[in-house]
Amino acid sequence: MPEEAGFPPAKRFRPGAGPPRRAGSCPPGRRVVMLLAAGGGGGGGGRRQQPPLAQPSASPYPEAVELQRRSLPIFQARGQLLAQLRNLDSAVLLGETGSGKTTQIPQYLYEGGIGRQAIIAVTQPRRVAAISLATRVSDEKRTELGKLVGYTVRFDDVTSEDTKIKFLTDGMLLREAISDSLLRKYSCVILDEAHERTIHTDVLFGVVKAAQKRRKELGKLPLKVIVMSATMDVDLFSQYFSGAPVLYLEGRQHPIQIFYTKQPQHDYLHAALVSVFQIHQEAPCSQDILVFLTGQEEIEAMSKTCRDIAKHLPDGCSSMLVLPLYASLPYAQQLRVFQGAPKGCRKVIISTNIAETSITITGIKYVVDTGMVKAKKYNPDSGLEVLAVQRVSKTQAWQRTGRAGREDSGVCYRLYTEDEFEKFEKMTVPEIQRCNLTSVTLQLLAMKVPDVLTFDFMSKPSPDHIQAAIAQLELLGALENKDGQLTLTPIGRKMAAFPLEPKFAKTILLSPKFHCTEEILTIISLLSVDSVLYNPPSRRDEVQAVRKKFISSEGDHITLLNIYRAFKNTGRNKDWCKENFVNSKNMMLVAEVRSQLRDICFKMSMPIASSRGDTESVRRCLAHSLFVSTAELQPDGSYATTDTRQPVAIHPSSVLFHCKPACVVYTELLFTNKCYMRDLCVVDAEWLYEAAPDFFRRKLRASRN
DNA sequence: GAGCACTGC
Repeated sequence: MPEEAGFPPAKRFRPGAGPPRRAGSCPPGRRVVMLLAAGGGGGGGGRRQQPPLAQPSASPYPEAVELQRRSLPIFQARGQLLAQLRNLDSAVLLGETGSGKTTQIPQYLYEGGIGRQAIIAVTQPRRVAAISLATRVSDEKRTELGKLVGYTVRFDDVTSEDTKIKFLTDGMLLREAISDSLLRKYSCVILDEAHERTIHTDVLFGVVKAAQKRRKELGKLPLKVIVMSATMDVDLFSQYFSGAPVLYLEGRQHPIQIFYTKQPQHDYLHAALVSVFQIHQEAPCSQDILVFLTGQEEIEAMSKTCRDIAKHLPDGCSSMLVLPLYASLPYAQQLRVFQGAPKGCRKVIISTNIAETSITITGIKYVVDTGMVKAKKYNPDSGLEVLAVQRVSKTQAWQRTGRAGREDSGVCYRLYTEDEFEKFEKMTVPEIQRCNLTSVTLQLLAMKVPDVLTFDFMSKPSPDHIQAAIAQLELLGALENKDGQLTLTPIGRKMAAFPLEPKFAKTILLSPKFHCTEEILTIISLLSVDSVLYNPPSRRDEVQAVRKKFISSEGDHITLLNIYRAFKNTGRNKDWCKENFVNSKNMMLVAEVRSQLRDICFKMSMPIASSRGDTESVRRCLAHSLFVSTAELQPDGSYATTDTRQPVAIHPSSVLFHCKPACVVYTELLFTNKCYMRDLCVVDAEWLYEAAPDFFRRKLRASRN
């Protein structure tokens, strides 16, 4: 990169109006049923309404903890909040980051005697959040974690009979709903971070609404539902819960100055580079920069360019510590973003949207937002998932901007014009409308939802979309049609018990027939976590040499099986992982997943046999369960799927990349520049006909017509 | 011929 690129022309930005309608000011005209003034000098009246528990004289806590709780903006509104929440079945709570809503509301409810008859559940989209929030709240209550306050996430249940406030992942509550769709354990469910609209939260909206209604009809303990959101788009939540009131809480966000570009930027990477060095030249070096890009490759390239330019800066310029950040980066390298830069050195973090929600870095003064994101879209017609670089939504842009104002006032450079911004989508399309619904549909059927096609989703997926999922489940033998009513077959019910994609659950359930359950458990565990293979681009030759000894000409599944075996035989050694370019953290997770899946098999009294060295039975088992995902070699040397004749290619990460097997099953199709098959296994076409004669006969006829 | 945003059970 030429040096002149580092020194930008004079200001190319123009100031924006600032965050006009952030959750920082309640916009006029919004239907906020009740306004809770909090923080500042707002809340004089609230104090008289406080129940005695919150008064210092009655407080069992040391003064410091109590003072800290009292200093939160939300505290002033405590009395009003409790008075409201006591009488409401459902409420929507709009609270900015830093308002303290997530840690305080569950405590207020408990202290106020609301929901004490049973457990108060607080859901989170992420495990770490559930764990750290539970830890903090149990500290504030001066109780041992797992007693009054606990958490439940996959692999980790820190609760007891005494637990009254329980933090859990939204996926975990959804799983609980399969065995008890009325959520009888709970008196109150708080759905936090609802604005993120994860697929699990979206399904939970429907589940809690139905449970609330049904419990009322049955005259059981009422279920209180509180939806918490950090963005202004709460009308939808309110409407969905029959016009539930919106309670508004002010937070503690610092002002952020926003600059837009004057002209649209055709090369956002170059624009980002220029902005970084413009800031670097002008701002004190103690102020760190966070840049949002779209993916690993882009981030690594940009990091290198920044380092190269920073090396050749003129005297007097401070130095620069450039840190990439993305999910597949090894954990130790991710941690570096939390360490302070050496004196006289500026930290520049170049990140994917992982820094938007999942990872919060302190000390960020400047945010550079390219306005781009890599995200998945789903096409129900073709069943294809497309991973594409696209524009962010307005809410996403505000989320990024907010990362600049966490401790102090900040600045956000938006690498697009204000007009462009106005044309961004208002909200990110909820995940439930963007991904394959096979798992969700299976779960809803396991909860005995009367009709999945008319299930009360807050944002309905298209009927085609649900129909595609039903068709997939039918092929897997999970469904039967009883008098026009869809119900699960015994196999389907068993599939729902596994925390896996239905087709993977089916693979496990079929494995006893092929006497290879041990091997299949390993393979499915490996497929259901992030790749255990670490491929640093700079050491490609080394990686290839080391990996050679594991590679099987039978494909990726058998290769992965070989790697896991070697890992196990060395006693799960971390040094072995390092030498063999294996991600040890993911490998440990594989072992954990495997033992969970094995436990579920035990509970079903499944025989667990090993095929020992026989890999053919393993591949037969894969062929029998993954037959819908098959591709065949065409006369011209390309591949096409058996199902829809979609042209596909072998992904470069596959061990079969340079091979041309006649027939393969794959575990995933991904559309980037091309349509790629990932994780391939060489199979015999005959096995497939054996597995699903009807399916392939139909396909054959279809291709002849 | 050549590549993978982020979660979660």
